[in-house]
Formats: sequence, structure tokens, C-alpha cells
Amino acid sequence: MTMEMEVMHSSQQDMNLIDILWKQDIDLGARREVFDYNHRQKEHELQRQLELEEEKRLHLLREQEKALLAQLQLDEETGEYIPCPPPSAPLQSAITPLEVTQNVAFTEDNRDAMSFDECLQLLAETFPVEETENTSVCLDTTSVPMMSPEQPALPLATLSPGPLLPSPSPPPPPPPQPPQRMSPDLEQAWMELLSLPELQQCLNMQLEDTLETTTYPLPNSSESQNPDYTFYPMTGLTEGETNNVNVCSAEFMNTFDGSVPSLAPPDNLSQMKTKAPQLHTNYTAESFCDVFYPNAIPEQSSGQHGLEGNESDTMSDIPNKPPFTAADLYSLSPGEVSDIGKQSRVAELPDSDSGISSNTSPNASSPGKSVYGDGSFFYSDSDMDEMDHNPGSAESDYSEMFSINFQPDDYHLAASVSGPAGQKQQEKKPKQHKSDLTEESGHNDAPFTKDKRRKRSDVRLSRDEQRAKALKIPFTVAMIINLPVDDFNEMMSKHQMNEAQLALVRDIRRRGKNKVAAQNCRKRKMENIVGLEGELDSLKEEKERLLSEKSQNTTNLKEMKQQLNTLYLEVFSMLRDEKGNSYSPSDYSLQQSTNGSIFLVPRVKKTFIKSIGNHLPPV
DNA sequence: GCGGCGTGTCATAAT
DNA sequence: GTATTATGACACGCC
Repeated sequence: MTMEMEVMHSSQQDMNLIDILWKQDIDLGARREVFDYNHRQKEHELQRQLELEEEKRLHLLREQEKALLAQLQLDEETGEYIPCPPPSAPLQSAITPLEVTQNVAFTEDNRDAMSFDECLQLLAETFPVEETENTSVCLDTTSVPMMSPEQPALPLATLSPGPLLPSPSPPPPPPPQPPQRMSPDLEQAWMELLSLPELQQCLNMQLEDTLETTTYPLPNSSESQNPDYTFYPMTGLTEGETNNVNVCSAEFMNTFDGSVPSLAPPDNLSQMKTKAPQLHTNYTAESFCDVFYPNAIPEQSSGQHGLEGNESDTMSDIPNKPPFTAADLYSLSPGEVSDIGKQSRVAELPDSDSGISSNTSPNASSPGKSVYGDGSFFYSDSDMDEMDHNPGSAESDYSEMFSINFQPDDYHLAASVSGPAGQKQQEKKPKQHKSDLTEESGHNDAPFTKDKRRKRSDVRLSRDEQRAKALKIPFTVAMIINLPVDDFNEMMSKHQMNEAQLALVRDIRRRGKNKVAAQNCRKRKMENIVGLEGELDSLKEEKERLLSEKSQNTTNLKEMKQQLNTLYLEVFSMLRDEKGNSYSPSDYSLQQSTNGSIFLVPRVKKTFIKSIGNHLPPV
């Protein structure tokens, strides 16, 4: 009792002090509740209660995912998990569910899904303090249809606990909003989120986990039509490992570009803008994913845990992540929203439930390219090379695919520098994203900016990088290209690589060097052009100068001739013969001999006089 | 739709 | 003979 009294006494003193402080701060906008311990305690209890409920939901979803996984069977040939098909189910049957999913995502769930504001309000009520800030951002992401298969977790558990399985439950897409609503502030918020080093690491890890293969499934194979899982083999995944974060981040990265712009309510932009730095500091990748995909981790842990060795996931895995379909991804890609037909086609060829980024969506001026590239995405490296050697066939598509699936701008920096330096550069990636996306968002009416060209170059470079990652080349592309031949050979000798890897490394080095050579060549060509233009100008100037000099010389020559003629006549007029008569200029002329002597020569007798010239009298 | 421009890539010759 | 470099030509994307 004594202690309680002391506590109460001290609490009373605290409250008095708080009152004083509050009165001092009231003009600063501080509410009285801020200093109210009881109020905060209630909030804390409410928060804990809600957290417990959330955990229960997560547990339930884990169970659902396990049940879903149980319906999958491992394809020993491809190492992929595919849904247990009905005995007579044709290949196309594997595609159909995705289409259904896509349709559902665009129709039915739109009606039942929480609106963005509702979600935001719910989260704001649920997590009144810091979580509210973070989850508000999360809601932004979860409300994005392109987000990830885990997105529907929250609304799935809270709003539509009905038929969850086996039919894939599409995400509860928020009401489609025009891309114009995307603002630079929102992009900045996303950039802040993306600046999380853990996310960058996740992005790298997803690439490092790609399966080492020399051949890819056939492009038309439905099992391999999910290019995303070609590079998400989930090798060595164990439950709870960072690959959960990996997948999460990858999908997050993919959703970032395209999905966000169209969904961010302007109302929340300011909030996101101000909260983003907090996210940056408070959230690790795991917690980040936990918040963004409440049931994502369990799903990835249990659902894809068994996908070890899969070099490409299959359509069958799509139902595992029903809310996240390629159609969803494309649905919000700027400029592609209206092209539902192509989206459907993409859904048939699941581009990637993690790979498509809006970064390339606007860049993918030709969505058909992406669709077309789906096939090439699964070509073996040799096939890729063949395509490379067949310009116009599938090369560009192939590169486009890589650009779609692998944030080339980011990875370019990551791969160009290895080690901690590379990590540092990775941390800078969001800035590049930010600038790019800011520019893109700032030019919604003109989605194509000059950065696109730079992006294309990044895409191309990224292609080799991705191929290197796909074949698990233990070097960075920058190293492969830039190392001196001796160091390069030494490096190669230190690693045992198969033929495909060696060929790829050689090709990468050749292409990289040739690219630099081409750039230098063009640079030299331009310099030559500039130099020649300068030389042309100087030659023109010299020509003008010479013409002027010629004109001046001509004038001078005329003057000299005039003077000479005058002098000639003057001298001639002074000449007299023996009789004192003057010589006529028409009959005589003055000529100078080689020894300087001047002779008077009769014009008519010129030839004759020449013969007797020496006998003529000197003048 | 067409043309210009920038870029990557390939083929080939030169080094 | 091989690797590298230089360059013309082509394809592609973007404007």
C-alpha cells in the first residue's frame, strides 16, 4: 500500500507536471491525451489486443497455405511444384485458373474489397501510434493489386474469410484509380521504403538464388511460363529464412513501380511522405515484409518452401499466390490499364508475379513485347545467344523481359561493384529510382522521357548481369568486362565453370568490351566530325583570307603596271636619236638584257634586231 | 506513320 | 592462333 501510495503520489506529481507542460505546449498543438498515462496505457492494451488478433489471422493463413501446398505435387522433371491436375486436364488447364483469378481480381473482389480509405482508416484505428504510420504505408501497398500474393491477407482474413481454397483468392484491389493520382510525394515515400538496405539485399538475394541451369524450359511450356520463378528457384529455402524477405522484397519491388502510381490517395500522400523516413529507420526487411504482407511470410515459408531446385515455377504455383497475377501487375501499369486483352494474354503467360515492375511498364511501350518475351525468357543461355544473334527475333524481347523482371537500374549498380562498395551503391539505388520515377510521374502526359534511353542501356547491361546471375557466374559483369586479360584468365582459372558459364562469360566480356568500343568509336566519330567541321571552318576562313590577299595583290599589280607604263612612257619620251628627234613608242620599244643593259628595239625589225642586238647603241 | 537519334550488338578487318 | 580494338551495318526504342 505504501508503494502504491507513493506511486500514486508520484503519478499525481507527474500529472501536475504534465499539466504544466501541456499548458506550455498546448499552443504547439499537443493534445492532453499525449501526456495521459492511462490513455496511453489503454491504447497500448488495445494495440496488444489487436496484435494478438493479427497473429491469429496469420496462423490461420499459414494453415491455409499448408493446405494449399498439400494440393501441389512436385514435378520431378522440372523440379517445380504444380497443382495436382485432374487426370484429363490439358496443359491449358493450368492457365485457366490464372485467368479466372485475373478476372476475379478485376471484378468480384473489387466489389468486396475494402477501399483504400477504409483500409487506412481501419489501420489507423487499429494502430493508433507508430504502427499506424507504418501500416498506413503498408496499406497503400496492400491496396495495390500488383502487390503480391500476400496482399490479400488482411482483407482476406478480415473481410472475406469465405472460400479461401483451393480457388485462388485474388487480392482485394482497391478501386482503380487513375495513374494521375500518383504524385512525386508518394514516389518519394516509396523511394524511402526502397532505400531500406534490407530491401536492397533482398533484391540481390533473389538473384543470387537463381538456379544454375544451362537450359531453360521450353518457352511454350506452361510450367515455365512464369519467368518470375525462373529466377526465384527458392533454392535452399527453409522456413523463416531470409528468402521470405527475399520474395517479399522482390514482389514489393515489382509492385512499387507500377502499382503505386495508380492507387495512392492524395489524402495520404503527405502522411506517407512524412512517415517514410521513419519506416526507413524503424523497419528491417523482415518487419517490413511482415507489415506489408501479414501472411506473406507464412505463405512463402510453407508454400514455397518445397520449391528447392526449381529453376522456374509453374502456373501451378500461381494459385498459391492467387491475388498476385501478371494481369494484376499489368492492370496498373501506366498506359496498359486499358489493354485488358493483353493482360489476359500475360496472364496466360504469367510474366511474373514478382517481376513486373512499373519501372518498365511505362518503358514497355509495347506490352506485346513482354508477352512475346515470356517465351524467350526461358530459353537456355545458348538459345539466348542464338536470339542475340538474330536481331529482330527475340533479342529485344528477351532483354525486355529482363528489364521487366529485374529492376535493371538497381541491379546495374549492384553488379557493377562487388562487396561493400556494391552494397553502398545499392543503397543509392532508390535515389535513382526516385529520380526516374519522379520524372515519370512528373510527366504523366508524356510517359517517355529521355531517361528511358538510359534505362534501355541499363536494361541491356542488366541482361548480361541477369544471365550471369542465372548461371551463377561468380563474378560481376563489371569484373568480367573490365579486368585485364591476365587477371581475367586468372580469375577464370580459380573457378570451375561449365561450358555454358564459360561461354556466357566470354560473351559478356566480348559484348561489354564491344559496347565500350562502340561507344568510343562513336565518340571518336563525333569528335572527328566536330574536328572536321572546325577544320572546314578554318579552311573557309583561310580561303577568304587568300581571296582577299589575291584581290589586294591584283590591285597592287595594276598599280605597279600603271606606274611602270607611266615610267616607260616617260623614259621613252626622253630618248632622242642623232638628229634630236624623239622615238615613237609604236616603232620602238625598250628592252632589258640579262646583264641589266637597256636597249631600244625597233618593233617591226624585232627579229632582225635581235640578231644584231649587240651592235645597237645602248640607251 | 515516318524519320532522326541514341544505343546495343554482330560481323569483320586490323592490330 | 587468340585477344583486343575499330568500325560499318543493322535492329530497336524513343521522340
